[in-house]
Amino acid sequence: MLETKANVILAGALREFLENGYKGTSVDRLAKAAGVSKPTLYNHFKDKEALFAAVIRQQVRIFYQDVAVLAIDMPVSGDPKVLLHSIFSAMLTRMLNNTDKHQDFIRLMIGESGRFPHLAQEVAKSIHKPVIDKLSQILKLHPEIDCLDPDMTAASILGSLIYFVMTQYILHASEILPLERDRYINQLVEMAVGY
Amino acid sequence: MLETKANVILAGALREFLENGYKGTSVDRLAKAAGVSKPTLYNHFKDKEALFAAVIRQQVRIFYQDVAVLAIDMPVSGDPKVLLHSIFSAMLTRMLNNTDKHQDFIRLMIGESGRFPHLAQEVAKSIHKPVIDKLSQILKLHPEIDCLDPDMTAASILGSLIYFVMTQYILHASEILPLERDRYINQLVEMAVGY
DNA sequence: GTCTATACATCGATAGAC
DNA sequence: GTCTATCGATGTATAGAC
Repeated sequence: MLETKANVILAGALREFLENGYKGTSVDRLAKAAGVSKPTLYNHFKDKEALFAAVIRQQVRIFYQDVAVLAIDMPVSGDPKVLLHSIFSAMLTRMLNNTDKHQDFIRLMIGESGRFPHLAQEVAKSIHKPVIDKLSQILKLHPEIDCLDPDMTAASILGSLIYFVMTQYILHASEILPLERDRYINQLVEMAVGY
Repeated sequence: MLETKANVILAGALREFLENGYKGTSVDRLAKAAGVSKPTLYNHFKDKEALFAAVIRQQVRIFYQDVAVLAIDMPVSGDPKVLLHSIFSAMLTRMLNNTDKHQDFIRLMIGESGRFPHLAQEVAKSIHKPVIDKLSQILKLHPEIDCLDPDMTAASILGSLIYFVMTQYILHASEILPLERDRYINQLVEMAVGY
């Protein structure tokens, strides 16, 4: 990534928006976070909304590539239970990668999905859909997995994994609703494969 | 519900916060929405945060009672598949009840879970946990349902149902990720019961 | 292109009259 | 308890010098 001024602004804006949300982040803070003045910021981005959209779209691209890499590395053969376990585990690991602040991104995107419906749709299209499609494809590839409706199954599995992140990290409820990671994954595998 | 001034303020604040989020709602708007002046509002609530907390806690109480009623009305005997289908369907219907604006509530609560972690925990404790416990209890009551880990299963089922609402209504992705309600529920039932 | 300085609206919260 | 009026701070965005 080139250290252009636009990229410096984007990097600072990402941190600030993730931390304080759209309305909770002032343009002053955005300028300060990037180490530039406000007019400079407005010189690179039309307004606050445009900067926010650029930040989100950059993250969407990063996650999209992430998903693609994950899909390539995925094993496709072997015992279905072992296979699915490693896939679900890799997905969760990716979502819990703290340096990527994925949890804050989910919080931000859901929180702003009313104000920015189009951005929310881009997230669904470029992140959720590829994951679901890939998962569905894997389910179909394995006849031992007695799955009647792979598309719906894939979606509900992704939902379950996101819910794990949501309760444990986003809603800060790991003590109220303790979900042990490995038990959760194992259970999902059992449900998906059938008994 | 008594039409006290505090309740009028709460009702207006609920609408405004659901629509525009915490930072997106000004105290001026809150006062106008209730048809009172700002000093009157501050006479009933310490500050904006206190009013927000009161709004959320009121909704939590309402949803809590809702869950309790749902639990009472739940059938506990009969064919497991029919039973689970009716339970999942009732849960989704409740979450999609537009007059209750449950979708906006989810968006609001997740969006503000960083700023108000304690409120998020109250939601988890008073809404999610009872649902999961009840669901787990039902799974245990039916030995025909070959469920190795009812607690994890119940949580992941709730997660799947919430994900349905999230994609279709919160992220506005019903065209990008079309999930047909009955197919989704049927698939969840199949997964839960085993084949 | 980048800055200082600032315009102008709105923010949360309150004083003081009634 | 309720209002009008207003506080100081902060909001987004821009003019004009360099």
